[in-house]
Amino acid sequence: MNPKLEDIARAMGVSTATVSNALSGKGRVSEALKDRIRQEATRLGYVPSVQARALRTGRSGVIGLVLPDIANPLFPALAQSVEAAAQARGLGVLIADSRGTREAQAQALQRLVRQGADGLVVVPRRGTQMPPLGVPVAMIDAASTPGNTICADHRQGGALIVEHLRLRGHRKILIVGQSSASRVQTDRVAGMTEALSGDMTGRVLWLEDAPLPAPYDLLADGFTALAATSDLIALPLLTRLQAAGLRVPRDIAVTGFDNHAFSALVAPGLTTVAQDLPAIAEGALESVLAQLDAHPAPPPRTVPVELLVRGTTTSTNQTDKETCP
Amino acid sequence: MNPKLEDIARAMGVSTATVSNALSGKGRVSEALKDRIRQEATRLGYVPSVQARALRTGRSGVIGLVLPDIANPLFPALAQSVEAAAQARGLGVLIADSRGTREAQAQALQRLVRQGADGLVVVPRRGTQMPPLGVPVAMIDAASTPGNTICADHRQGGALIVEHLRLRGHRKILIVGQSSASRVQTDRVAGMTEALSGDMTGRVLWLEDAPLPAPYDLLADGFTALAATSDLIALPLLTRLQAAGLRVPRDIAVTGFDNHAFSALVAPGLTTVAQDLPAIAEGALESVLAQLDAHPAPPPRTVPVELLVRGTTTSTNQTDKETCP
DNA sequence: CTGTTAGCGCATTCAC
DNA sequence: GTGAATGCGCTAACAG
Repeated sequence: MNPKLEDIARAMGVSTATVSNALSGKGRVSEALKDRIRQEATRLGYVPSVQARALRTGRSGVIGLVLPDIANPLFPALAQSVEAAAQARGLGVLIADSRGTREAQAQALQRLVRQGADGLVVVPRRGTQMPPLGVPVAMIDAASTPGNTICADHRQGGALIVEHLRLRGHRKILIVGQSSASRVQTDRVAGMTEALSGDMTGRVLWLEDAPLPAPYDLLADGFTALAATSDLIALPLLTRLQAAGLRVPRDIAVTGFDNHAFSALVAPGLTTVAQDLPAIAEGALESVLAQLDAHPAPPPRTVPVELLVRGTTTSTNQTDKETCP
Repeated sequence: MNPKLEDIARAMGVSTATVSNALSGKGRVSEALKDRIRQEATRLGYVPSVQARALRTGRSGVIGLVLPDIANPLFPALAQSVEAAAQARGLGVLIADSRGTREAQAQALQRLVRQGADGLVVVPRRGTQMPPLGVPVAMIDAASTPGNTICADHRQGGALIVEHLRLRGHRKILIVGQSSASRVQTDRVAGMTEALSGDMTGRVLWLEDAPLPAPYDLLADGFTALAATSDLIALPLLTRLQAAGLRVPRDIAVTGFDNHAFSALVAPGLTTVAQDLPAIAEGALESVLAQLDAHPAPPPRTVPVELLVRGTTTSTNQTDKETCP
């Protein structure tokens, strides 16, 4: 059995309360004694019992993280950032997968609070109405989502993409999204269309409504660039164009969104927009912690994004020369 | 405040112990009373305090999951399976990222046990020596890894790939791995080389040692197929070949490993080997739970894999016709 | 069959 | 500054 407060108290001839105070720095204990107690504690290899502490304080030191759709590599990446932020504060992260449906998500939320999470960070499914859970919650979605706590500046990202394409000489671009029911995607598309300058035209295509035209039809229609709302969409586009014998970006340029791990690996590298995941994770956690301390939740925030220019929009066909991968 | 055992005990004029027994089904309580107590419990919306239960029983109902390298989509996918398996047993999953180094991994392990994990599921970094942690551990790596608990049959996967390529008429293949220090990769490569029939030749290339030859040199050397030890390697190969103007699989075939989410999305679809992640997760969890019940750990196990044949090895160039994605 | 009792390990009153 | 006492909510012994 691990040593407990009582063991180290007895070993030093003081009371458990004093040891507790000394280790936590809370109560008033003389500096000298404090030091000696701390030494003895580390000497014995004392490790506080989180369970006892949780029972006593009502805080488990664990926050719950609810993610949708593990197939999108963005979410694991975000999870990593949340875990890092939590771990820097000595907190643990309980994960749950909102497998498929909003009901499953609701159950996942409940489960995490029942399992003792002090607060929740949620990447909500579309159309989520947050039920009252009794613990602080931070939502990471899109600026236009009601109740959103923090998110990347998806509009700005869209604008950066279009601006970049304009500078590269593109005047007619096809904006390709998956679903217009996604706030994130519509925000990105809005950013793109708003940024179209007078001499540019853009058409928006939602893949859930209509398939992508055949590669050569795109060229015939005068499109010189495909701007996808996600790398996960851009990758099939890119490979499909290449499989059809087109050269990217010589024949047509492609851009994505989110800078997934594979985006730097493909040839040519995918031009994309990177979210500042660490900042978003920090912000979400801060919001939860603030609410835990009975502070008001900080106002919703939007985090700047960064354009990453790679081969799918820059013409040098270096792809044949570079070593791989 | 939530109702506690005492509240429902008082409401029914019985003792807390009886309520506890009734709800857990442990002690001997008359069926009639049991039912009435359960009804009252749900009526009051009783939710047991995991913290109190954990303090009392020494079990937190949480297992820790340690993953390396979030950039590899396999690990999030595995995490999802572990979470599903845990959730089916009413357990929670605390995650930790063994960020980069083995020391970080060691700290992550410690942190999880300090945070109260009852047991650990670990996907170890290369060369990991498991320190004694005081809780049951299951390791998911490769059959050849000492101390491994359960894993996919990587050798079989390699064999399936080579056999498939042979049936498709390939006789000279280049096997491409990242690092020969990875047990998983060496097991896969071993499976491949062992499966080479008499009239086949295979060369092994580790990308950490030497770069991939230029695409046209591969053809000149007579290679008709590239067999990668991971989809994450196959994807750059595929796109690089395509960017160089080669047709896959007409000019050269490509295979991967692990069936990452993007592998079905690229064009042509990537032929690959899928691990049975749910089975692996179940097995790992079972091992931990068995050890928790003081049963001996079940013997190491290997889980069959499945070959997924897609466009990168099947010649019809349907990729121009199919809708996308 | 059911109730009483006694902690699990800690943090917090309140006396001294 | 320090210590003794109390209870967080639950379950495992044992006593009835």
